[in-house]
Amino acid sequence: MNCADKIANTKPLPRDFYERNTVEVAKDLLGCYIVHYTEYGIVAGMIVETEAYLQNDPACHASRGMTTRNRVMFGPPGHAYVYFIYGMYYCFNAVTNSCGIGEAVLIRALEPVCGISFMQKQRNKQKLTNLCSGPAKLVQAMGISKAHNGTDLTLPPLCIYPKHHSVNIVTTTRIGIKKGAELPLRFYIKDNKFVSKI
DNA sequence: AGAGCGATGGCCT
DNA sequence: GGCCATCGCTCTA
Repeated sequence: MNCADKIANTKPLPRDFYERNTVEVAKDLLGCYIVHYTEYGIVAGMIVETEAYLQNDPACHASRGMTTRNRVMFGPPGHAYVYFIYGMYYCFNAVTNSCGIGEAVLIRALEPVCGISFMQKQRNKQKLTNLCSGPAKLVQAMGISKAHNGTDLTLPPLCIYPKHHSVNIVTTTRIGIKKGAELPLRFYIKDNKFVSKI
């Protein structure tokens, strides 16, 4: 697909898309497009894997109340929550549910769609399935940084566009956590080769 | 293909 | 001081 043309025909997902049950948003984001308008040009990927983090969920950063780190999760829905992890990586979330409720959807993998040479340069990797197949990988590939923490996902330069096709969803437990590990809160597109892990 | 592990720093107890 | 929503390298098969 000529991604720039396709994306230009749609508007970003509106605020009320995000202001809903977080599990529903996590599932509905599969197949949607994250778009970053950079100096280089449009960089975009289709969301193929997500995880829901709920306020009453021990794995959720917001489960023990608001801190300077997680305050964006409690703010208005439809904003980016970007956090620093393991001393060298960032992960990207979309804030969901109403103001005052600390919930979000972690984006775990994308299928590269637009700006692939930019992604390859960012990642210093060539193989398409190794550009966005993990939460920290896709942040690096898309040129997302901590400066995007708290930005509005309904407006450029970083926003999410609706899906073009319906998708088949597989539900599993989440990856890389100890607390809340048994909860079925990970979702991915069935048979998509760009997911981080089956 | 899969297990083990080091890198690296902010946050929380 | 220990934990952590990760990644990539190395070692073993």
